Parts: sequence; structure tokens; C-alpha cells
Amino acid sequence: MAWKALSMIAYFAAKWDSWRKEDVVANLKSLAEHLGLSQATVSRALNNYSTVNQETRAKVLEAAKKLNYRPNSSARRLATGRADAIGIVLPHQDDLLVDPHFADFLAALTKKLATYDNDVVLTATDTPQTYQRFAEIGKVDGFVISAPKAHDERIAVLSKLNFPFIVHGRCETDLPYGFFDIDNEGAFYDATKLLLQLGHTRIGLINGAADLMFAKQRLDGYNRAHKEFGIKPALELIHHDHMTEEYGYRHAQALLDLDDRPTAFLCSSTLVTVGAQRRIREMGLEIGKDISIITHDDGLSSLKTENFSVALTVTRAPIRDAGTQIAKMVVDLVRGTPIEQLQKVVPVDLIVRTSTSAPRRSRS
Amino acid sequence: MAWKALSMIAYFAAKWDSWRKEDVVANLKSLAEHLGLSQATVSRALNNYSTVNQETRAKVLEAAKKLNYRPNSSARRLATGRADAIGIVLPHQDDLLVDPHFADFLAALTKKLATYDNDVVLTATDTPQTYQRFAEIGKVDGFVISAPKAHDERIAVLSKLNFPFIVHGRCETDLPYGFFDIDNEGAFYDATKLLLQLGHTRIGLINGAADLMFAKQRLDGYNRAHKEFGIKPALELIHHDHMTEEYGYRHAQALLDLDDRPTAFLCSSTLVTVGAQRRIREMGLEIGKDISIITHDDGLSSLKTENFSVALTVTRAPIRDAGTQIAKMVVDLVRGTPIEQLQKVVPVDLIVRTSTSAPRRSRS
DNA sequence: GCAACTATTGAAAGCGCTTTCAAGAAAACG
DNA sequence: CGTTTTCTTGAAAGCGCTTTCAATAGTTGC
Repeated sequence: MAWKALSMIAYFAAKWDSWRKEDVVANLKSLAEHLGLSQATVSRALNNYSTVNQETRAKVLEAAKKLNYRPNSSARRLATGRADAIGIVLPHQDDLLVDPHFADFLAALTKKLATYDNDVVLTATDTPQTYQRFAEIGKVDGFVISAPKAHDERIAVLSKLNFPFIVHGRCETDLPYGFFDIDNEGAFYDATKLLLQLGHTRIGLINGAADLMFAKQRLDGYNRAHKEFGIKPALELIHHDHMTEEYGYRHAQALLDLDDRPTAFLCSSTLVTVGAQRRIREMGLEIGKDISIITHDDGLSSLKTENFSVALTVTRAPIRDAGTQIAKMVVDLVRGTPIEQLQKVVPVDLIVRTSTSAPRRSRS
Repeated sequence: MAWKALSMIAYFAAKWDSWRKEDVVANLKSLAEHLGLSQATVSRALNNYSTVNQETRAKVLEAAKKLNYRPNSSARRLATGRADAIGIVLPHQDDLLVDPHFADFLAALTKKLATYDNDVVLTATDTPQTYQRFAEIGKVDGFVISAPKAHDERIAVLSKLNFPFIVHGRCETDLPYGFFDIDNEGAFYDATKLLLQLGHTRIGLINGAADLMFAKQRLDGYNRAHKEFGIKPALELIHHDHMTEEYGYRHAQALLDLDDRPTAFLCSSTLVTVGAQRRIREMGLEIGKDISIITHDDGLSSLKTENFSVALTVTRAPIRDAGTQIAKMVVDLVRGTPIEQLQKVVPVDLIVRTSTSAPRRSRS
């Protein structure tokens, strides 16, 4: 085993040597000297200036490649004023809570930004001062704001600083800002409508935290559908909380303990549904028969709604798509695309599977 | 509503103005001029050099605060050669798969690094060249490597480059490197032993991907316990795969379809257990009675093992702790702490709850 | 054939900070 | 009281890159 380990390392080392070019050149200056050119010309060649002769450019590019030259990023940043990096603040709502959706979002965002040679810089503390500092200090060229609240301080601050940012979601403000959002209102309108059409009249809503904009939008959709059917949903049916398995369980429990308990649930995330399902089972009820469920599905890579015991009817909008799109949008914004062109809302699919059916008639 | 939105914005704007000091000073030069001092002295004062007079320092600090001065990070990086940033490469095993544990880990890491004034820079592409480039380019001072394989290329490369890095986990190599790991082998040894002591003789193992080091370690623990009991586990009992709900389901299914089916499962992650549980239920079996389960619990903030229908017996090691510890370790490493002092393995708790019991005797 | 362009390159001035080196003032020493 | 030390500060030289501006050579126009 020890031998094997050693040989593997030797293998990788050799492989690595073959990638690594012999000569390595540290900086522009030495590359320029090596080529017998000025730093200026070499820099221009590397940065695709039209004023540089084709042959020269070719030579420079070749040498740079051969000598494995990489421009120092700090120097470049200092000279250009650009950071080629986008900031993103970890949404740690509570101290402990981390949204699992965020991993998928981040992965897609980072991957797409890499195609624009932009990095992602993470920060933990979510205060206006953090944003200001990052902006002023030149660490990032722009921000992506996640999980906006209806009235989000961060947007006020960044607007005031006149610093580029794209919001993942929307908020209520008259300030102009770029955003990418899914049609949460429409999605939950459709979902609610489907349930109402099936004959459900008491529909429990297990929503995200009340101050988050998307939760508000979803509630709006829920309400609009009810209004169309002339039904006024009881307040006891509407729950707002963090979207964890645990809270899914608790709120399902509360809903099922009601005297006149709902015949259908509308859940804001897959994990919440896992929790709700646990409670439903405990009570000996059957999903899709005793109780219908529609959940919002962010297309998490590690937890798929089609794989639930009872395949779930969902409103589906892959959060990775949001990451990918927002990456492009924020880069465009930094490069000068006007805000008005960076406001996008995409529709949400309603995928009907077996967790929804007409309510059972037999009720005591 | 529109009015309310407007007023909120006005509120935030006002609040913001009160934070924001009137005068703002762009750079060291103007701050120095404002103070009637040289840039050198001001810089020294700001960076806590002992050679600067106490009174002068106080004056400088006060002025810097009042004028809201923030040193430009690129300039500072260029001058010092430090980036004050740690790189981390997103572990996208497949194109689509994102490990939900990673969000928790990242959050803790980022938060702790912030206390050292270090940022986290994310990258998507996981090739040796990526590491090399980031290192040479000066974007980061060090790396954190996640999910190492037994023979991990990245470690060979970074070692060769002589670039600081800390591994979250371990690997098989004779190269010296810093790491933080939990005692996976011990944890699964303990868990397996518990099951064997309870009388189980056929224990299904639903492990992580076979090339990942932690999966190997866990398998080792599983095997060691069996050896002690003089039992040779059948190969059919040992499964390796990605740790998603879906695969948990599938492998549980495969295991339960065996002629002589296992009476206990050992699962490598909470999400896998969710899937396994689904299959177990479908077959009308009862966890903790028909089948015992022990799962490894990374302490995910949004999915807690104590909240399963049948509270799960677990080997528990919060992944956030790893993030926090590694943050400190990598900073220490960059600052010169020798590698030998940066190798840590922490024990794992075995928490017994109700998902484990002696196997049922009645078997056909 | 000379003025007016065009194409291409280089010199040099930053970008905003840190840090070496030298210098002046104050304090300590003998 | 002259000399050595200690404190404190400033001037200036980078860090490695980009970019303005000037300069040269080569073209074109009339």
C-alpha cells in the first residue's frame, strides 16, 4: 500500500512536470526583455489592442504561452481599477442556518462567472458596512444579492453608493435595480388554482420567512387564486418560517392538528416537504389521497422531487439556471449595460405528478 | 403600499446617511496631506508599526475613521505580496452534483476567515492548472482542498508548487501536508461494532463514492469491526456512490432485495438516509425494529437527524466545526506555522437513539 | 518631392500602497 | 559638553501592470 501510494504520487508528479513548461517568466518586464520589446507593446499584445502589429502579437502570445507567463492580478487590478471579481454575501439568516439551495446557486454562478474570467469573492457578514467596504476598497466590481427582503436595506445602500449589483429576486422599491427572478406569484397562483379546481377549499401554506420577498410573492399568488374562487383563506392556514426539514414537520403538525384541517399543502421548498411528509406519515395519512401536496422545487441536485415516495406535483424552477443567468447579468452590468435591460422574470413550470388529487369526501 | 415602500427606502437612506461620514478621503496621499504627515508615517500608524509615536498614531487612526478611509486592497496586495484571501475550488464531482454539506462548510469557513481579514475566493474548475494559475497569479495566499481522493492530484500539484494548502480530510501520500479530518475510520468502527454487538451479522454499508478518502476510511472501520468479530462481510453488502437522496433509495432497494437481506444499514450521510428510509417504508418495514440504521451526521443546519420519524443513531461530527478550524489552520499556515503542527484529527461521537436495536429473530 | 497620414512602438507616468534608508531631534551616556 | 543611542519621521524606491503621449518609420496624396 505504501508502495502504491508512493508510485501514484510519482505518477502525478511526472504528469505535472510534463504540463509545466521548463522556463517560467515572472513578470511583464522579463517577458519584454526576453522578446526584445517594451513592456508597453507586450502588454498591448496581451490585451488585444488593435494598434499592435499582427506578427508582433503572435510572437508575444507564443512566448507568453511558452514561458507560462501570467499577469499578476493585483498589479493589473491596481492599474485598471477593475477587480474582475463579483462579491456575494453568505445569507446566514440566523447564526446557524445555511440554505442548502445556496450551494447549487453558488456553483452555477461561479462556473458561469469563470467563463468571463471573473472570480467570486465570499463574505460572511451581512451588514451595509460590509458592502460599502468591499465596494470602496476595490475588491469586487459588483455584487449579487440573494434572498432579498421586501424592503431590503442592502439595495438602498448599494444604490446610494452607485455600486453595481444584481438581485436574485425582487423587492419593493422605486429605486431602479437589476434583478433576476422567477415568477413566484404566478407559480403559486397556478398551484393554488389547481388545488382549488380539484375541489380543495382549505389549503395549508408552508411558506418561507415572512420578510423574504419571494415568500410574499408566493402568498400573493395564493391569495389571488383564492380570490378568484371567492374563498377567503383562514389565517391559521398560512405559515411562515425558515425552510428546513424541522420546520416543515412542525408546521405540518400544526396544520393537521386544526379542527377543520386542510386537505392540501403548498410548500415552499423540497426540504420543508420532507418534514411535512414525516408528520403526515406519522399521522397515518397518505399523500396524494388524504392530503394533496404541491411543493416548490428548486431542482436541487441532491434531493429530487420526482423521487419522493409519492412523486410530487411541483412548481419547478431550477435555481442553477438563476445562478447562470445572474452571472452573465452582473458582468454585463459592470461592463455598462443599462439597468433597464437587466431585469428578468422567468415563468415557472407546474409539473403535475401523483401527490395531488381531489379531496376525500368522507370527512367527519 | 407604494407609499410604504417609498417611506421604507427613505428610512434606510436616512439611516445610511447617518453612518456615512461627511468627508470621505480617497487614498493614503490625501489622508497624509490632510494630517500634514508623510504617507509613510500614516501607513505605519495604520499598520501598527511600533516605531510610530503613540500620539501620532492616535491622530491618524482618528482621522482615518472620521474620513472613512479604506486602503485600496489591490495596491496593498501589490505592495505586500499578500492577497489576504484563501482559494477554494467548488467540488462539482459531476457536472450537476453539488454537495449540500458544502454550504455549511463554506459558511463556517468564510465566517471564521473574516475574523482574520481574509476573503474566500471561489473557483469552479477543478484542474491542476487552475490551482497553479491562482497560486502564481497572486490571487490567493493558500487553498483549502475539499473531498480529497485517496491519491489526490491536487495535493501533488500544490506540493510541487510549494503553495500553502490545508486538506479537509486526508489522503495517502508521503508528501507532508496540513489537514483537518474527523476520525472516519474510528467512527464507522464504533458504529459497526455497536451493530455487531446488538447481534447484527449482515450490515449494509451505503458509503460515499469509492475514490473519496473518507469513504475508504469508513470502509476500513467497517471492516476492522467485522474482523474483530470474526465476520467477513459479503461484498454485496458494500455500496459506494454519490451521497444523494436518490442513490440512498436505490442502494437501500438493492440491499433489501437481497435473498439474505441485511438487518442493519450504515449510511454515510443524512440525505442518503432520507432515501434509504423511503425505500424501507415502501417495503413496509420499520426502522429501529425490522432494520437498524446508523448514519453519519454532519450536523447539517437544515436537516437534523434527531428529527427523523425514528430518531437516528448517528456518528456525529458537525461539518461547520471543520470549516471553522480549517480557517484558522490555513491562516496559520500562510503565516508560517510549520506543517507538522497543522495536522489534526478529531474523534467522532456516537450518539445512540432509537433507530438501532437487536435484529428480529423471526426470519424465514 | 514634400506635406499629411497611418501604423507601430517605446518612454514614462501613474495606480495606491509598503518599506528601506537616511536624517533630524531628543534623550542618555561618560 | 561632545558623543552615542533611541525615537520618530520623511523621501523615495519599488510592487507589476496599463495607458497616455511622443516618436519613428512607412504610406499616401497631390
